[in-house]
Amino acid sequence: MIQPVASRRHAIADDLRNQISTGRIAAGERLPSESELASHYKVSTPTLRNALAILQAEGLVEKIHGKGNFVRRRLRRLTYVGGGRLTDAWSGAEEPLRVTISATNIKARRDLAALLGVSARTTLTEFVCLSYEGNQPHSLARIYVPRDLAPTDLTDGAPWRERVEERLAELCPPLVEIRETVGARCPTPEEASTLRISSALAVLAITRVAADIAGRVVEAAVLVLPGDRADAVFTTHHTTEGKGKEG
Amino acid sequence: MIQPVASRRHAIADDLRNQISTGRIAAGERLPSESELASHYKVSTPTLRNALAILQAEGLVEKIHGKGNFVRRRLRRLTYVGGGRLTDAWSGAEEPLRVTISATNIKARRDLAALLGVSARTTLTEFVCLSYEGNQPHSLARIYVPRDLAPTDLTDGAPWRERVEERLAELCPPLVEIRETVGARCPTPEEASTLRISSALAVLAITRVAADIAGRVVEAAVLVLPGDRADAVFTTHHTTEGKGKEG
DNA sequence: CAGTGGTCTAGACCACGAA
DNA sequence: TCGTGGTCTAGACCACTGT
Repeated sequence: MIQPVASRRHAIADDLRNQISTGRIAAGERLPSESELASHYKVSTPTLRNALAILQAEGLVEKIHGKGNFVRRRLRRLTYVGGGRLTDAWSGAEEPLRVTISATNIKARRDLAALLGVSARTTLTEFVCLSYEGNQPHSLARIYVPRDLAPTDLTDGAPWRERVEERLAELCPPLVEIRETVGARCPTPEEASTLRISSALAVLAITRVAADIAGRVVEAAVLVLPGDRADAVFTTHHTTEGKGKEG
Repeated sequence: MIQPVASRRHAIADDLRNQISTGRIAAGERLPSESELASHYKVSTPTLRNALAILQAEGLVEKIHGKGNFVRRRLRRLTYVGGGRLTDAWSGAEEPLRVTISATNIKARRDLAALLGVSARTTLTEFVCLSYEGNQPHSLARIYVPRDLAPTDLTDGAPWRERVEERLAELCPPLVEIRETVGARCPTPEEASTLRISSALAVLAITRVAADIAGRVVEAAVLVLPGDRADAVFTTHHTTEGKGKEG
């Protein structure tokens, strides 16, 4: 046995979770106010808030200060496919998400310089890509490219355009190595507010470095995929002695 | 600006975090009791506990009921290398961690049956591998193998033995496909207590499915790697038109 | 302005661990 | 038993959102 009598907050969270998953409280709808819920469940406000915190960490509820607690609309679960060409790195999406992209030129910070194998303070073009499903931010990518490789028609802040990556890929020499480092962490405060997620929701952080045939790093990307709506899959094919790969 | 004046709990967490990272509070040491800390910082107990919760979620502090709060010994950061042969899937470790393994035969649950491509209720051998760095649990793996493929000398609960996977690999026909699905989530309560981590610390969950040359799934594994001490890296080599792979 | 969530207080009582 | 953390209360005050 795990809990002979679950704590109050878990009992309340379970009850609300049930009401949400059975549709008794519809997606997008506002929950009763915290004080109403507290008196309904006969608990104090902190206890009720703890219960809601559980649901927030699960990505089921979104709090908006001054407005209330809202049942999050179920976001499509995406699968990031690793190692593929950039153009098909996202699949499993019935239709592509809407993406906003902003591009700026920045000086490489130490960490970026190390990733790209350039000296610090080199000028890079940074693409910040925010994908949306409806009005809801879905996931976030920051892509860094040496300025001389960046497509110039994207560098001046075109607001939202589909599939930049496709265009980037056209311009790159053939890639020979893609290295993807995957970690799990909680979002930074900025990421949490950008993606409108609880800072307790785990995110998948993928750092992707792509090099061309000369070994030059042509792209580094930091992808932030909230764990409640994305997985990454990596497939390796070995034919007898370790070759053959399909993204 | 993000926070003009950080909340009390963040200020306290920052102060304690500083004391920990500068070594003013040594690794493994016990913090003053919560009531002492609360009076020291002139806050109430819940506020102080909120501050500690932040440090727990970062994996810096471990609470032990009835004993106190302890500064976690810094665990080695491991890199799981994807796609490789099973035998070298862990690398970056100076010396291998100590691993306890227990093996039991179970009936496949629906999810496992689907993973392994067998019918439900098929008998599987489950290996539960818990790796330790010193006395500290590091990470957790559950490996499922059809019973007829399981090495019999491991199925009767040999307590801890290094590198089961090596032995498993010897017995398997050549693998042609490894598919690794990576997600980020918070640990289940059981995982949190097994690994002695906060249930707010993000973990990397890797589901690995390996198939032999005939397409038979010979192994499914669920790895749980706490995000504060592990990454996974996947490297893909393309030679002109998409082949070549190295784990 | 009224209503909402955000933060904090000063306690109470329970459960666990070690002696 | 005692000291520890675990949970909860009842209420205060602040900050944000809408009218």
